[in-house]
Amino acid sequence: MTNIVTSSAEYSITDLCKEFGVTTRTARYYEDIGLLSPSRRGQTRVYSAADRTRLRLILRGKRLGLSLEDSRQIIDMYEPGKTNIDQLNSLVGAIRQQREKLNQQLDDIGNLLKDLNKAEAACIDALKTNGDS
Amino acid sequence: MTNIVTSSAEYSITDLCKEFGVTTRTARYYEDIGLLSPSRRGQTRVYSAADRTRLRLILRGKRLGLSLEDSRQIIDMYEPGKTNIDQLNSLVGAIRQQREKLNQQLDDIGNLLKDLNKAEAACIDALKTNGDS
DNA sequence: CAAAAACCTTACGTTGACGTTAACGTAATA
DNA sequence: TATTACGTTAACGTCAACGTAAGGTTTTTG
Repeated sequence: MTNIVTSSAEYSITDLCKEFGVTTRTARYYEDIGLLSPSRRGQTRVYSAADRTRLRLILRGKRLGLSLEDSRQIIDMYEPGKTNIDQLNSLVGAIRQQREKLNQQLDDIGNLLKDLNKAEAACIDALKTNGDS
Repeated sequence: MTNIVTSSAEYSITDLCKEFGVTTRTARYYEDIGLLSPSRRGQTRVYSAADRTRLRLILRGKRLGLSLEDSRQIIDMYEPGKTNIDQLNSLVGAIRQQREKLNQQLDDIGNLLKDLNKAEAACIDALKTNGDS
């Protein structure tokens, strides 16, 4: 009962990379370090929808300032199976750590946005009062 | 009318660094690239409250995944004076860019938190159902 | 007063995350 | 058929952000 109809979307390396605005070097590098593992048709890489998702998650991580190793951890959380109880326990710990970090970030962003608002207001004010110099 | 009473707080390099959990190398590096410029008593660095604030802002930036150059830009926004009209205009642009980025981050964090919640729930579930293996 | 602690500069080393170049294979297209 | 487009591996280069000595002053402390 393999999937014949919904051939489930495949992507070439350049298509995938263009979609996300990264270079092929990047995709290959992520494969080198085991963050992606597309299948092959001959030598050529073939990316699945799952691969696409992983890339999306990696890039989201990057936007948040996570290292690739951080992202690897987080992404591995999504993977079911192959987890024994010890792994599950340490995973729950990792999840809580990440959550703390994210809450810190939320706080930071809030403060930074406030600062930006003030800075912008001061700017605009300066532009008005000072428009004739 | 110099400030005699509220001697306005001074910090040694180690004190300041301990407070923020960075090494002295870091503080000196930030000085090298012009992100900090503490005054000197002889050869020894003396950090003011303003220096402390700058460091705090730099580290906040780091938590948000900003590069030191990004932080420099943002911090320079706080500095009044030495801004001509052109600078003010481009500054407003920069502020809006940063704000967009931050909003993207907010979105990302929201999604990531959701994912973490799901992952944790799945974990805990697995631990319960599977506690006897 | 000697030793430890804290400060300094200079300079080379390291790590992560790719960029870039070389050298090559394959497939469509003018 | 030759050029263009896309794919591959391998390997060296680069840049930011520090780490890590090495070697020297000055201050503090037992």
